[in-house]
Amino acid sequence: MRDDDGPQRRVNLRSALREAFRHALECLAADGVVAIAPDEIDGLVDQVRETADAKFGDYSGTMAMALAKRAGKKPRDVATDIARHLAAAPGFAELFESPGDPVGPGFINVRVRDDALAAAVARAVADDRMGVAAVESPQTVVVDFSSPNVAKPMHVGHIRSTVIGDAIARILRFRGHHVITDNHLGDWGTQFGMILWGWKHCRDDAAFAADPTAELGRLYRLVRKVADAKPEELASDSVAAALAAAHPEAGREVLLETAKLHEGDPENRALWEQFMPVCRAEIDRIYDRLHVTFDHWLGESFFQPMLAGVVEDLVRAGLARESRGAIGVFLGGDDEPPFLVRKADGAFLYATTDLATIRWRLEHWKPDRMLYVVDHRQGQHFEQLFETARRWGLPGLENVDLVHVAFGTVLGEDGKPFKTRAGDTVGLEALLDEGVERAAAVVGSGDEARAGMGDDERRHVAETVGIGAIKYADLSQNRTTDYVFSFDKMLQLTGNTAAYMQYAVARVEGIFLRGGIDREALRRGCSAVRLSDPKERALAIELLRFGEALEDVESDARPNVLTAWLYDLAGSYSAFYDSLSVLKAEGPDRDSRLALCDLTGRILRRGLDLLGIGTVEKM
RNA sequence: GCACCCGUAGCUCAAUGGAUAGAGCAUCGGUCUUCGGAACCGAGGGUUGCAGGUUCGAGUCCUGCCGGGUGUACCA
Repeated sequence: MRDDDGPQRRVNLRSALREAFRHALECLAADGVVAIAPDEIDGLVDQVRETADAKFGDYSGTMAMALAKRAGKKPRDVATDIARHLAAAPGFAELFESPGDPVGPGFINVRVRDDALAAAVARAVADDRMGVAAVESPQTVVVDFSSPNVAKPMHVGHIRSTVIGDAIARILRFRGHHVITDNHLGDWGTQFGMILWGWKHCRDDAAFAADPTAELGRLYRLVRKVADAKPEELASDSVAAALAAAHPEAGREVLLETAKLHEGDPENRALWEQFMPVCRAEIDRIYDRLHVTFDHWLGESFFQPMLAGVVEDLVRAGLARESRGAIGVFLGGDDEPPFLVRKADGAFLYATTDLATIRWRLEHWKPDRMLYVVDHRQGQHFEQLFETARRWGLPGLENVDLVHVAFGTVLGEDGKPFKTRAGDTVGLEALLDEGVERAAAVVGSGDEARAGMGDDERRHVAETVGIGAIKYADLSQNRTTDYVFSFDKMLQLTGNTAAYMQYAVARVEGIFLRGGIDREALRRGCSAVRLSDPKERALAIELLRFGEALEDVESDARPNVLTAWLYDLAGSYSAFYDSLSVLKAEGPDRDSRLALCDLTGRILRRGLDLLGIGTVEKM
């Protein structure tokens, strides 16, 4: 259905200004003032940004300084030329004040007209998208994230991929893209060989009957130690040591079990069929708790029937060849490690599966972009994967963006990879439990605002705050760096934390509850807002930048851009709310300010929702 | 050895090649007879690891060092 006035209703101020600058630059080029190639314009126009300081206005353009040299003119003169054309650009005068003289070396500063700002905010208040325009050219984007090995318990290492991937998928979807999320489960690899070997050599039937998940987890951990046979590990585990002594070939036998599974051995296949639902139930419980869902669960096993064909194809194309019994793609010289697609024992590798996956997705989903949200330690794998896929020449792939969205390691407060005191990796579920438990202690320490809370509500709040804290701490960090995990820091009630943001939402909601305000009626009746105070204006323009923040998240796949913006918004709101009365105000001021509160609350709530973080009405 | 990532306030971290490098915590001070004080405002605190280079402009790009992390043939 056509949205009659959509484009007019939802204005992205920065985009509008960039278009005006585009017009100005084209005029400049047409006038022969400076030569600008058509493909340069995008880059120059991107130099329109939010100002560093409100005293310079709302937006600034800096391209005059870059263009001055080749124009053979002073930067300020070029800036003056641009500003002149800017003022005459279609649609400019309706939204922006006439630009003044260039400042400093040649900054063109632009201020949004107060009446345009007030009108845009009023429209956003009445809009279920809160004024955020959808992208003009929606893409099909595959987001590949989480992808745990189902045979092992999920641990702290899975949190970042899951949380970051989910947030990116939600944000792209809200932006208007066609997003396909796929949990590429590790359900076919060596870890199953370990469980199979363990099942055959040291299972505990009673334990499996009582708690199948726990027993499979035990087998995995035990057999991994036996197969690795590291003396320092065996020294602290007498059970594993005894098994290792009795089965010196365990490592090789595990690989054999894996190979048998891959070859279709009936016994191993039947066991795999038996184990899979158990493994799925385990991870589903965690996804439920994190409120993370996927459109597809196409694990490694799904692609297994295609793997032999992939290898044949690569060999026939002359890309892959035999080496030391294995088959690999040699991308660089012979001294560079090849991209192995088949092991000497005949088994396939995750490289093979990933190639098959790319081909399958290309055929069935026809994506414009594929994002792999995976640990930075796999950077080389993805470099080789993308390069091999390109050389493979799959039809349509040349127009697909393949992106490894890498992230750093989770560290403990000692700066080393996050482990328990005993040195084991931390289970994800135990981590969530501890977060919720600590959140409960914080929530339970309060006073009259929570007096009426029952046990159920209190538990719900603790769950929301605890899980939110863990997610937000992760998302608010630049994803490329390693990140130090600290419950104390993430549960602080001040600063850029989930609890602070959730509290900000609760405060806004509190106004409407306390004032008995009908928010729906407020939105319908909001024809204009008044921005007489600088703090009202500052809040208003911040609110209109929601779409810009989301746009910036997408361009670099960086959710921390959104958390930072939300935190700034909460700050603008606090300053506004602290110095101006709302419920106690009268007449149009009251309605206008209530409208600002309503929009702030909804944007904060939606922003957190796009990060996969819940909110509560009271806390 | 080679490749990639990272070195920013005491601590944890931000900062698309743009204006005076910003937050939070911690420290110190201030506001307000609380529309939810879990608030607001302010101060001190920096040679952005070091040295060069490119640029009108460098925390950001390039080169070389120093320090840390990760990866580097049949795990994923």
